[in-house]
Amino acid sequence: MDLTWLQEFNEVQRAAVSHGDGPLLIVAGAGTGKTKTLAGRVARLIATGTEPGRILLLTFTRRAAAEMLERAGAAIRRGPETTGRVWGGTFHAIANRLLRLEGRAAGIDPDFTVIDPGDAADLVDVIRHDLGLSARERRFPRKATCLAIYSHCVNTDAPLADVLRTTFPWCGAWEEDLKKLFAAYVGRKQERNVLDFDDLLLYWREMAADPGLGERLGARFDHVLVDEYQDTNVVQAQILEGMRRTNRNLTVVGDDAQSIYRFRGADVRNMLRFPERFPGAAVVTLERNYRSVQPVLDAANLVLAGVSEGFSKTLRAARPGGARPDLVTCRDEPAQSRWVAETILRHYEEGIPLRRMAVLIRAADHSDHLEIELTRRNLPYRKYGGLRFLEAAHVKDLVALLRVAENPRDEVAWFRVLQLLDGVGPSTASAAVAHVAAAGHDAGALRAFAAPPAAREGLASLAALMADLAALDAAAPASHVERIRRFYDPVCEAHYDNGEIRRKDIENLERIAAGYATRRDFLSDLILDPPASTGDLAGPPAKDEDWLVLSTIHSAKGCEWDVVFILHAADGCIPTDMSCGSPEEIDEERRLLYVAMTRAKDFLHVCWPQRYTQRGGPPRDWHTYAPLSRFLTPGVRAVMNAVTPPPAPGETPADPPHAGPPPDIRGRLRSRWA
DNA sequence: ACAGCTGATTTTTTT
DNA sequence: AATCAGCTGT
Repeated sequence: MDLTWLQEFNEVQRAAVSHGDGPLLIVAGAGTGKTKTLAGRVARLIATGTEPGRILLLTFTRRAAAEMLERAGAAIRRGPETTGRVWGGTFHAIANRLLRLEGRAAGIDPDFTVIDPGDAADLVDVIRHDLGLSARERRFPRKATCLAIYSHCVNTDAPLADVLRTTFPWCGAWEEDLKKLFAAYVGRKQERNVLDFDDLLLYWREMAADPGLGERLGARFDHVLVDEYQDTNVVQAQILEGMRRTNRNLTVVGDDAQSIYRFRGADVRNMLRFPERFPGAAVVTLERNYRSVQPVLDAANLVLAGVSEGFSKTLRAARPGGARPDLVTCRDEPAQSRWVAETILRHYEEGIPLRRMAVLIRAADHSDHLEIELTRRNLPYRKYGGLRFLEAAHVKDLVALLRVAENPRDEVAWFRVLQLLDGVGPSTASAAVAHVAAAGHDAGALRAFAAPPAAREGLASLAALMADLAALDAAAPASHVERIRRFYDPVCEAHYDNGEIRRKDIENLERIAAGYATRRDFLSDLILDPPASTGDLAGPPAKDEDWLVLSTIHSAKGCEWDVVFILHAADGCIPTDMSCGSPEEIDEERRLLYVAMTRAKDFLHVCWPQRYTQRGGPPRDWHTYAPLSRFLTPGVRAVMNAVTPPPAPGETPADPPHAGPPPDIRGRLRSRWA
């Protein structure tokens, strides 16, 4: 058998790639060729006779799965002819497939619908109303917060009281009501045969935990491989244990130093304790960094030096030379935006395309000011993370309209759609939903609904829309969207202020729909794999198109760029004020900065505005001063270049330095007590 | 009884 | 900017 392609790996990587049967933990530092190694292992398993269809590859995002399989694909093609395809995807996507195939054995109707967090929050809201959980002396948590609490409980397997105390202390007073709410929520989902994202994992876990069913599920696969293992939660670990109760072939890859999803229930201890949970596990540590120059790694290593727990490893750069990272002290946010834009242009003129540069931020709105500056200078960019396309109200409206057409039993969608109409509020909507349900979920029954006079006109136009959509039936999805737009454009105009931007989004949605054969495919893809950036909406880019990436640090995981800017490295942003409650939270913020820094290959610029104009709330004309991030200690700064941008033209220049020797003020203060 | 408006209140990060 | 509760006009 030809295994010469193994030469492309270094010795340690090759050990991981050629590891035989049994548990394997790959501790892979940032930039050490983790993806390549995992893809190589998949390729090698196939080359040595494992059927692709009996390999399960679990990743953190769909994008990661696709990239991994593409890379493995190159190697697979060099191997023998194979049949079947590797099972690749996120835990959630795989759960979706497995539950549809095997769920019946566990009493799960395989025709379930998956609802996204937005729908789930709406369902929670309906139940909250039904239970009358609102009018009290204090305000009840908002629907999204309720869902977040629920999600945290199930993902950490922790009692509600603990979660409230540690993570949502401001909701502590509502424990009893929340308990009732969650009980009703679970019941309602089961009645409707609807699964939320968490259910996908929970049902899978319960099946895997059952000796018989778990055995059966596990027997589908000869090898299970898991990427980003440091960001898995208890439920996911239990799933893996259940799936590997007899066959112990499990490979996990991760970097405890890059664990940044604790807030979502991820638990690094999964990784730290892997050797205990799977006795006899081989451990391989990748430390040779092929991404960054050593000066960048030096600074990153020093930032990380402050965390307590973890596998010890020291990143060593494979590439020689390199520039020290910059620590850029800006007087305020406009100065930061200006310096970043100018520096981007400088790198661009040196020959680095925009797409090889990225600006990383802690929270999505940290780039607001920069975005204005970039637009002003005509610098194209795409933004990843933050407000998702599907979360925008108008997009949800349109999706709800499509869903109602697709599945008239979808009551959450009906409820949303009906309330778009003039004269229809929660109670008329409820009545109409009940009416449609009583008529056997026939959308046509809307015409016969005895609506209050104020709502007649709206209901008639909705009924007309539904009839037209039913007539279109199997026509291209884009034509459905087009018909819906005729109904929705005026509604949108009336409901929201900035109709212009929203209409553009809807137009883009129609363009995306054009790529699908059926309405069903379009909808399910939209929910399982929504457009990641606002730019993705514009369709496939032209070949010569070039743009800069703006991304939250979380969304930047696994990526790399030649030039990386980190914005707002001020205490209060990194770490954010909201995560300073416990040492664990602060550790996670530290790792977040570490992740951001290690994305850089050649140039790293860490920026920090000293002065902030107050934002949020009523516009006021004052500002506050923020200190530098506590993670950028004097030790870290010692390996960075201090940069102070000159004032912009027209701005008051800094005062000229004082001439002559400084007076010994410190001495005088000391002598007071001498 | 209900819809729709007004004014106060928000905690980030995401599969 | 969006959400929520309470108020007001129909």
